[in-house]
Amino acid sequence: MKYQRPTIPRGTRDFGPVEMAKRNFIFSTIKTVFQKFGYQPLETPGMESLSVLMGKYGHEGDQLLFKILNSGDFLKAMSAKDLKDGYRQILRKVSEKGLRYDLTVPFARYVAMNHHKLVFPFKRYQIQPVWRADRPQKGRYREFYQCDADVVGSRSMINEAEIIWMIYEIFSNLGIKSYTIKINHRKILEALSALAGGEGKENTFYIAIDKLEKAGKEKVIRELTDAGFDHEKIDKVFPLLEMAGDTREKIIRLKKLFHSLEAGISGLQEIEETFSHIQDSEINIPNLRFDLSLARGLSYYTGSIFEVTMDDGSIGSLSGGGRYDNLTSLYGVPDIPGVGFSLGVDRIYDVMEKRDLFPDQTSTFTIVLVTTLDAEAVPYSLPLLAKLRSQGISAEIYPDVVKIKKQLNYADRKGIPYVILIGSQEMETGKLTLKSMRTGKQEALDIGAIIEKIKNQMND
RNA sequence: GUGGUUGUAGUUCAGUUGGUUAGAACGCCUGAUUGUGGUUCAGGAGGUCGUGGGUUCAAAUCCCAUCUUCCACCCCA
Repeated sequence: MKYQRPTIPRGTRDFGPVEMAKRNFIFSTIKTVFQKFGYQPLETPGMESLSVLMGKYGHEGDQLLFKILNSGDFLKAMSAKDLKDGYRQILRKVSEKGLRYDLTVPFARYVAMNHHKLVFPFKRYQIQPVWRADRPQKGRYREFYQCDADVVGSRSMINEAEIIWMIYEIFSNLGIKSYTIKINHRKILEALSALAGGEGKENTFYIAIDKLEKAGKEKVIRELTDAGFDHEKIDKVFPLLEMAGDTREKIIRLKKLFHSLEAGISGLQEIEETFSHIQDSEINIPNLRFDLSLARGLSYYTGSIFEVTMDDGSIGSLSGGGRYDNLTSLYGVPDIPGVGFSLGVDRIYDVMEKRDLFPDQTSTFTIVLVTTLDAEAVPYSLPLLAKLRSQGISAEIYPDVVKIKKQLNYADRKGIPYVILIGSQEMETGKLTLKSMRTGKQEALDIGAIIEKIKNQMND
């Protein structure tokens, strides 16, 4: 018989019980912090209309969108002429939906559709998978989870400060160390771009200097001069990007430089405000850095931008975000500014796994396995199961009548701490054999005493 | 999307210049112990050599395509 070897698409993964226990630890840690800061949950569909998604992530982003073929005869609107006009023309006729690329754009769509009934400032968190038609690598998947928290309807830098605060708290609670939270501002970069002679080419500037750390100075300068930036002016701007010193020194120096550049000044003011709110909060965030070379490629950011990276550079960014003032206006609802950030669970998982940061935990919830020595023991055992469960004790019975050896082996491998043995002796006396799988010790107790004993253990 | 790389039992890997029945370790199953797991001992099962085509008397081995893995670019969580 010929069969098909099962596979899953490249860049996707299954998560078994052991992995799920660890992933759930990350999810619940993040969720707890989001809720502590007053964010409310939201879920949106995995697929969106392509009209909602296209054009929000820049040219590169459109290519990385997974498109869904129309149902039924998807070719019916096509003509021979369309074929000649190229794939972009064809795409519009055969596909109207796509898988979401991130959680921010669907959120903006949701806000635009529901702004009349939302309470502003609206703070939402969202934990769902996103899809990108990228080439997979380590820490880079085609389906992965993002955990986003965003506020819309507020221009206050309190929001920026709270985002940094949440990032700090989440990473602390996960036990991750030696990472850096970088912050910068698109308006500062806009001013720097102007100083480099690139008015109207800000996006090129952002994308180019975002590579500074990885690709090096020469390549970035070449990319900029190729794009029409002035070589001499670039030489003046570059030392600024690499400027040393603490936040205050950087701000003072830039303020002098920006004296006539309005955008730059207002960007600096917002950075200053953000830092001062953090200071007033009296929390100490040692790994926060004002980094002028942070740019981020996504085209919708207009204000502050953040990113979290590991100091050893072992993996891309773990988190990223920023302020976007015009996203909902693309859907016809102007004047709803927003700011938010996204955590990459899959990369966080990889970092924690590599550094062995997961707390000890079993993927098994079962506390007691009821084993039966023969068929007669089965009907005797079922009411005992009910009693255990009614007391909140997770219990299961081995469903088949097989050798006790096999049943104990099952408990051992699944990491179940207690086993109750039921045989003719137990049924006669009502004293059940309770065995601890850890110590191997066993004792004869009635069901009431067993429940009490296990409950005491659970409370410890 | 561009360039490179990887694929052999469940897992990690051997497999000579193309040459008989493709091996090991661990894991798995069975038994030693018919009411006792994790140790030990004995035995056993398990392979479309990623897939499809080609060259050859003969292919895990050579060639082509494709899928997958990882890496670089691009971009990003």
